[in-house]
Amino acid sequence: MPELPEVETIKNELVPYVLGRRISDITLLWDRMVRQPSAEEFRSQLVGQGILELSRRGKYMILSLTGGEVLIIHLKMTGSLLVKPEAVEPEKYVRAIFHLDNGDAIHFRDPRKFGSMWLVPNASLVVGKLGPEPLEPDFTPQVLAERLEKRSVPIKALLCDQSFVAGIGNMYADEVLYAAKIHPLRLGNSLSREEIEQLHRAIQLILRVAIEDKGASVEDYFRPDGGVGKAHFRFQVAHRLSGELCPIHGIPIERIVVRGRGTYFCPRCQPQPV
DNA sequence: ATAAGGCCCTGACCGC
DNA sequence: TGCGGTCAGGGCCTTA
Repeated sequence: MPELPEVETIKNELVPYVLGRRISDITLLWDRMVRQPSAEEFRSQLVGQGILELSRRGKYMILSLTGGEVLIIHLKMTGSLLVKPEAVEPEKYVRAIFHLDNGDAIHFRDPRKFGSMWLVPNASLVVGKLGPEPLEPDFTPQVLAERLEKRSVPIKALLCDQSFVAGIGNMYADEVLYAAKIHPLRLGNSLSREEIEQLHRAIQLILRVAIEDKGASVEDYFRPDGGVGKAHFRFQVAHRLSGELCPIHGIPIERIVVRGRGTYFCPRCQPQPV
């Protein structure tokens, strides 16, 4: 499912196809993806606009338009944006099509229909409450320490909380905690300075390597050209079937539920909180 | 500030 | 073969 490394990859790979292009038409096959404004207004306001810039904030993709507005897309769990020639018929799970002025089309494929789109005057209306970008220079161990200080919430839940830090979801949270050797149920305010530094290093390392690997192709993640990523081949705990072994200790990876989300960890590498 | 539950969705999976 | 039930999960919302 698209988390920060997948959205970053999609954004980077979409740039050559869409930058400077104009949206000549839009086909909405599932109106409810449009959160704001109405599907009708979304379509009429978007058609004719040029695409000036692509950026990412957390798991959101932001397209700056010539009219001054921004198109914001969230792929949620199963969304992908696929570049197709105009003549290609949409396959079963395509929910929206952005027709471009050069004969290409962007197909928004989303089997589970969880994806969302907004057309707003200002990106902050949608992404304003997000926490820091974990790969930006201003996300320092000190910043992480300050944000953890007053939080008596399991660290796994904090990592997945987009207002705590942006872009990390269930699978990268598990990988990060495994790499940092921190148990998912440890409370935010219980981490030592050393553990916070380990955690900070792990967040940046896991995300950076996953971006180099073009994301993790589990579930329905595809790159704009239909290709896959290979980040999941490095996964140690995330998306492991029960019974798989920790590569360090050779003992089974355990699964617990934290805040309603499946959580995988090694009980030896990541010792139980007292 | 925190916790728990529901909602949106569909494919995969399970037991019968 | 097919049916019904359950689960997964990001973000957001409501209720405690």
